[in-house]
Amino acid sequence: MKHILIGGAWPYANGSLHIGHLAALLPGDVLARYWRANGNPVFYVSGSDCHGTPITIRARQENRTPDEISETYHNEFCRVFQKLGFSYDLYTKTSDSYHKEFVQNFHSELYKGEFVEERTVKQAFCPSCRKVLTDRLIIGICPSCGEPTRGDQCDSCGTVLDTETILDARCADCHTTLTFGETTQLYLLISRLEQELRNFLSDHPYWRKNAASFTRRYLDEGLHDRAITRDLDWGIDVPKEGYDSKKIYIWAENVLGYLSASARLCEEREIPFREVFGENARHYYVHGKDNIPFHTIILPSLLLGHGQNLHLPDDIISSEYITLEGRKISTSHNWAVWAKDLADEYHPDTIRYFFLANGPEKRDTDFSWREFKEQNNSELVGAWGNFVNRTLAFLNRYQNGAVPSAPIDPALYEKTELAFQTIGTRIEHGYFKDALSSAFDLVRYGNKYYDSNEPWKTRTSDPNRCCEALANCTWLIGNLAILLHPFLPFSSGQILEWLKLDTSWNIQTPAATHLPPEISILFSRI
RNA sequence: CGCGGGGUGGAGCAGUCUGGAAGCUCGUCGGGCUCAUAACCCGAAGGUCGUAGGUUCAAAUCCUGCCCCCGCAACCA
Repeated sequence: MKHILIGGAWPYANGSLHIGHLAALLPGDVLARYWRANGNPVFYVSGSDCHGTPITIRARQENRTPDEISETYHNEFCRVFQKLGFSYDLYTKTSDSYHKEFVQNFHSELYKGEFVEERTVKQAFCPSCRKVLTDRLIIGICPSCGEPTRGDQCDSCGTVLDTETILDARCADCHTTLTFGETTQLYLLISRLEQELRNFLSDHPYWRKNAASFTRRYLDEGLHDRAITRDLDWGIDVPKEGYDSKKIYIWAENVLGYLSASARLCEEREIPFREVFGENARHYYVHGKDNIPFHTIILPSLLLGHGQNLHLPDDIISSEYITLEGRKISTSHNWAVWAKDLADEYHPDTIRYFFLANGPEKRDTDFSWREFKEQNNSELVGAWGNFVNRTLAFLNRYQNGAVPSAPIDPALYEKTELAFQTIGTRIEHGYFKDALSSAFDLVRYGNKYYDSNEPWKTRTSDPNRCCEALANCTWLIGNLAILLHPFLPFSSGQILEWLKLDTSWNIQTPAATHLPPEISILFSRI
């Protein structure tokens, strides 16, 4: 039985979650629930990303500490995830001491190998702001085309720039002319891993197109060695002499959260770490497309550089973006729908349904309130909720809530059996939209079955046939609840409870003999 | 020649990799049912798949040209 690691991207604790985060992260929860239902040991881990420059800047502006800022958002994230039913086995944070210690041990090992070296490089400094500037915070003149530009890549001609070569370098904030000093940092020699990374890419032909093509582009444009330490005072200490004033670069530690969180779970579960990060495991990473290089280049480089055959990523569930009413989401322009507002206002399954049925799997997808409401009302209320309600309410009203049992129609049985297979396969391979739509095909089939058997007529004319039809519908509802549980855990959980079924991924027969007298409606119109 | 994504009935999307009778949900129109949250079921109308060429027995799908839309400072999945 394979150990399944599902790594949800670590949201940056510098702002609230919005619908884009939800769309990118929800597939992770579907995977986790699905694999648990199959009996596999699941490690669904994530956490808040608490370090890095933006948080310190914000802290200074608001006269708070970075710790206060990140704690605030961390707590908000936890609430939202819980409300929406994210079933993390561990949701932690990078400022957690277990993570810090793990990262330092990992880095110590990493530094012993041949893929990290110390380099002294020029560093830009703004005498007015009294701070070190990264390339993006520099403006100047492009040496290649002579146009004004920022320091990382020329806005006009696209040339990738070096901090030292840019002409008339100034601070982007205050336009003061910069001075240059020297600094020593540790570099991860990614370029030395090119062949291994190329093999890694070609070993995974089933990745989503965006993951494969992004990664290939990075490889083809030439891999750049990257500094994994920074001159900062907020972050994880570098476990090396002479680096007292520096911290580990955020992207060289947050992705290690997948390991640190797994390690902690392993301690709790009393199993060796190797079970998760050795051969016999399958690793999913779930995030948005901007995170692709960090999961297909940086994380593998860290794992490879560390040695000891740590398990590399298998599946990259990299979402495209959500647009909002046709426009790009922008938190700074307040053009976003916040996850916490949605979660406060709507049924969690309504939210989950929308973003899973309309997930941006292959291209950007629009969120509009009109569609959001319409889908809730037609799919969840009209099709699925109604099928459940018309069946169970019928039983309660006319059969005293007795759950009927009868042989299952062979055609229906076969369809259901097939649904377990196809939906399972689709989830495993990251085709969540297809999976969900197969489930809803079966829901519609249920409504047709109900209609064509007309139990409201046979109730008096042919009670046996009536009972048989309702038994079939109830049976189907139970099995649909199992199939839908990874997607819609709240409503499915309710049904499973009523019918006394569990979540395990196979055809089951309701064990309940009687329904509870109060069958509540699963979804409301909005 | 900067890079990337997209253009499929009124709306939102799938299908394009691996050519082979245009599919799904919603909406519209007509009918049925009355168990059900004005929910459900059946039927119909509606598309020369951005455009012009090419390859092929066969193209939404492969090739070429062109047109249009959306991203690419920062926040940010």
